[in-house]
Amino acid sequence: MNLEDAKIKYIQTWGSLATSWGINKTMAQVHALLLATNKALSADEIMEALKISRGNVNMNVRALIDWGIVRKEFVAGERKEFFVADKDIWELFKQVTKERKKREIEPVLKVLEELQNDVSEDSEDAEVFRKLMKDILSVTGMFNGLLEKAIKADEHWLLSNFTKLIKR
Amino acid sequence: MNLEDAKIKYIQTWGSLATSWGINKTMAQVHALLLATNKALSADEIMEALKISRGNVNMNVRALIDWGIVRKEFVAGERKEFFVADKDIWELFKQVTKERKKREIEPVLKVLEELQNDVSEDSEDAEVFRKLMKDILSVTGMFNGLLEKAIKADEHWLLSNFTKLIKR
DNA sequence: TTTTATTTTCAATAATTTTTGAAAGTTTAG
DNA sequence: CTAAACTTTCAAAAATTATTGAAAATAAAA
Repeated sequence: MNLEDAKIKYIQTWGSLATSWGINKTMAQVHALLLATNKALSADEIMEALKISRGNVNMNVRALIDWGIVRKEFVAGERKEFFVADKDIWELFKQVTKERKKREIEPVLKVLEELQNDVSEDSEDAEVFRKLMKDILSVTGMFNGLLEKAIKADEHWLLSNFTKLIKR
Repeated sequence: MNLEDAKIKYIQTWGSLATSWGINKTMAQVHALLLATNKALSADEIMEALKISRGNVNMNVRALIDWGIVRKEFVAGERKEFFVADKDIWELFKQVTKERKKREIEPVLKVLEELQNDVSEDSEDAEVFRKLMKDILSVTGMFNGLLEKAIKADEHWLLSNFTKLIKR
């Protein structure tokens, strides 16, 4: 298979995985495109490559920058902005994990903890409820812990398998 | 806070977490409701509790049964079907993880592997691409491995923290 | 300053996903 | 068998989410 087709297939595949995990398809595709490209791309180039509008590119690139996984790069003599995604996927994984943990999981844990404490009723039903909260907190907490461990493992651990970032 | 309000808040919270992870809100809420209820519920009771239509209940309960995390239960002398979610959240976590792994992650890994092998071109770009595939496979594979480990840890490990399933 | 290039915003539109509700199907009871 | 109780299906409607595109804002060049 030639490189161009492979890139397209990879971008599609990645986009559809993203979709089923609640991540905007375009966002995943922009990111995939940047990862697969050995130079910084302008908004126009992204529009062209993915056949999407300027507004869409702008919004999604900005979101990726917010996530901290894409950055602007200035190109000498060019007025336009260019964008890069660093190719160390491990970093990306860490970033995304941290962000989602903070934004989505932790607030939920907080609510569940409050609920556990706030229900002081003495019925069997209330007991069941408190136990449920406790169990959910256990599992979610364990999951959170797993992620944290993975995040901290850095440099060591499975990292040895990684192809190091190609500096540009 | 009284139990009813707490249940409602919990069901809402859980539903919104589900939404941001690409899981249907109603599905998560039906499941949350069943978990928080100390008896099997009929379709009518679910409709009433969540204020949703019969069709919606039917579809989502069926989906939950497909996931293997809700089951039908027969009640003596009743013609209706009743539904229960087992309260061992650990089991649930394992089931959901296994299912999503199988349905969503593994096919993607397969595509990426193929792409890695199929691109035989010799340019620097192709090299970058192959490295990217390798890295993505590493991370995804590691993640998969983590989940697998967690799934297998069963009985031992963090499980000791769990409130055991209340048999009904 | 004015002009030109570029980015950002956001209301309108399109696409997708979810939900409804009534009709069709099924099962059980009489 | 027929009627009643209940479940399933699915086309249409509603809700949500993503995308466009053109106008407004910003920044750089002339």
